[in-house]
Amino acid sequence: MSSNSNNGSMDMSGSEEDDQMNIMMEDLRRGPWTVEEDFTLINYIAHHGEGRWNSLARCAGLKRTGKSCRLRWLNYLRPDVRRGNITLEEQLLILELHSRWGNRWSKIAQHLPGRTDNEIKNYWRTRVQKHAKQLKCDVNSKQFKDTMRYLWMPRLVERIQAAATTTTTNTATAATGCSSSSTTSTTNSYPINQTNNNIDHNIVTSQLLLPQGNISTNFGNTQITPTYTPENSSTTAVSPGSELTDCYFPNQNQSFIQQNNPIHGEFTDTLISPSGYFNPWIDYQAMVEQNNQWSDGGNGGGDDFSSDIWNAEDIWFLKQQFNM
DNA sequence: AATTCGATCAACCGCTCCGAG
DNA sequence: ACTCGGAGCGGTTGATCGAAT
Repeated sequence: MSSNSNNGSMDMSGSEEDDQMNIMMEDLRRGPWTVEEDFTLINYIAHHGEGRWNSLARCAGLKRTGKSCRLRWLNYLRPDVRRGNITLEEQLLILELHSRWGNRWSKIAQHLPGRTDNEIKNYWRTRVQKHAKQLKCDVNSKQFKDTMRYLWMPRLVERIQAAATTTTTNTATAATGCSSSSTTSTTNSYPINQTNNNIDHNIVTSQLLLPQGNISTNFGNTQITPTYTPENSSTTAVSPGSELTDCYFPNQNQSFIQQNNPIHGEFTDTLISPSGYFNPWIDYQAMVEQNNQWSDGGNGGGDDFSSDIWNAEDIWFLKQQFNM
């Protein structure tokens, strides 16, 4: 695959010009950026500013395409780029915004200050899409979206609230009953900043989960940003064993079902789909079906993911809550 | 200890949009 | 109205690293 295959329409006639172009193409560097290149780019932008990336690349003496320079700057070198863990609040926001806008990563990224579209896209693909795949349903299917909106998101809110009320370090796990055994993090099990968390969790809950889904831009711009500190932006990424895996219906955590059931729950409104298409019975059937598949499937009793979520106890709770 | 496997993320690619000429 | 180049976006790839075997 040619690195410049999109130049097919370029009208370059004559072997001399072709040779010149070939030389230019050969000169272009690709792959990971070196420290020197980073320094050159930072230095140049500091003096001349952003924009006109192609000429910038040339003038700076970088043997890179303008595109490559732009990407490196926006996704990595930009001083306000925020690296490290994606917090629970950010995850919640991503889920909410994606449910509204779909794969409009840059638009979603605008509501997560310091986060890049690339980072959000990667998060979505590695975490969310992975689970859709494991659930054997399309990530764009109603079923999956409903699961996200009416199960995962309330669950995230619960965890955010739990984290907010738990001021001692590293106790979110105990508070929510979620296992952190699968986490690979060497620091806290949860990326949320527990000691310096000034997010208004009531705002998060009430604004994000209203059926109308009115999201305050303040949430994105103001509520999240101040929570960022170097401490919570450690090198560890989002724990793979968190958020979307072991906490849909965590074992021992009956309160989740109770809180979220359409009759008793505080998320009553959120569980009744605005469009009315969220049918607990249908989902229950799907869950049972999936559970059966996983239990006796070719994976030798189901994978970790499925067994975490839909064990017999969970099914029983669902049955109870939905009067089946 | 060596190998395999899966997760993550930086970087690239192709496409579309938009504004200038 | 049309062309062209720059910019941006979403999808995809591949290198790397840690966990599991």
